Amino acid sequence: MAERTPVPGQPVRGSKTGKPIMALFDLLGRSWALGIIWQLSDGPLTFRQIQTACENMSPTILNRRIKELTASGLVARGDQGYQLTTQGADLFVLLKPFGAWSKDWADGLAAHRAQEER
Amino acid sequence: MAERTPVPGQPVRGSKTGKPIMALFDLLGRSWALGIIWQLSDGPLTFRQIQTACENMSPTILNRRIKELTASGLVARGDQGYQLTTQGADLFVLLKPFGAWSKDWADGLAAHRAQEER
DNA sequence: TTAGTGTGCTACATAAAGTGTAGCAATCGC
DNA sequence: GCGATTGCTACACTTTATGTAGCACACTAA
Repeated sequence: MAERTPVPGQPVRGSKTGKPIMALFDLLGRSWALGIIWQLSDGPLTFRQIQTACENMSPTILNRRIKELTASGLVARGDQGYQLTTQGADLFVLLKPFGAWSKDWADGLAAHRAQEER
Repeated sequence: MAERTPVPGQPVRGSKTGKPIMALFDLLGRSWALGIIWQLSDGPLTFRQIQTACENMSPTILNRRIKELTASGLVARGDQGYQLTTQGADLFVLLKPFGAWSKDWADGLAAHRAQEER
């Protein structure tokens, strides 16, 4: 299956339905996509800054993600580098709580693991 | 790089930081992970029901995702099949708004596209 | 008891996606 | 002009996902 930017209303990565939520999950479910959005929430970053912020992800894939996220209207290129669009920022609002949740999750898993070791 | 369930507090998929949010993004950023959680929010589903609900995703990868999500404490196996744990349900609460957002996003993209065609 | 169903898988060959290093052309400040 | 930085692209390689087939087990009705 050829890679393609997921577009709601059209079949996606093997999907025949093209349900918006599935198109979104396909887009966000690609490596670093969520990470890129997360990093850009603090303000514009250059190509290489994103790369550095995302554990030196490969430029190949960063380039691809940028194109996809741009085509999807979540990211745009500005003077200071790449930045979230209004829509991208909207999405980040939904994404933000994941930060706190992930910490609780981490704590919970650590506790669970500690208990198992007894 | 060998596949491994992302665990917060430990390096993840090439990451050296192990920040919880990045571990979470790694876990959710694998194919169908978000879709599986989404589908399970309506109640328990059997292995094959999940497969069907997720556009007949390959059993190979469904099995892997289930193991990962189980190890991460988001999914558990019950009498009626696989289901979200309390934590998984908590996560879904955060995920739920993405449904409405994705529809707006789809509409926006469609409008944008219609405009470009003039 | 046997034939049919559905279940949760696993095997395996193939295709797609991601990695990591190298490096190039363009732009910037000097 | 010179070096530094930028946004990339090429390419060989590894990892991840797909899709089909099928197996072992449990249940059910004949």
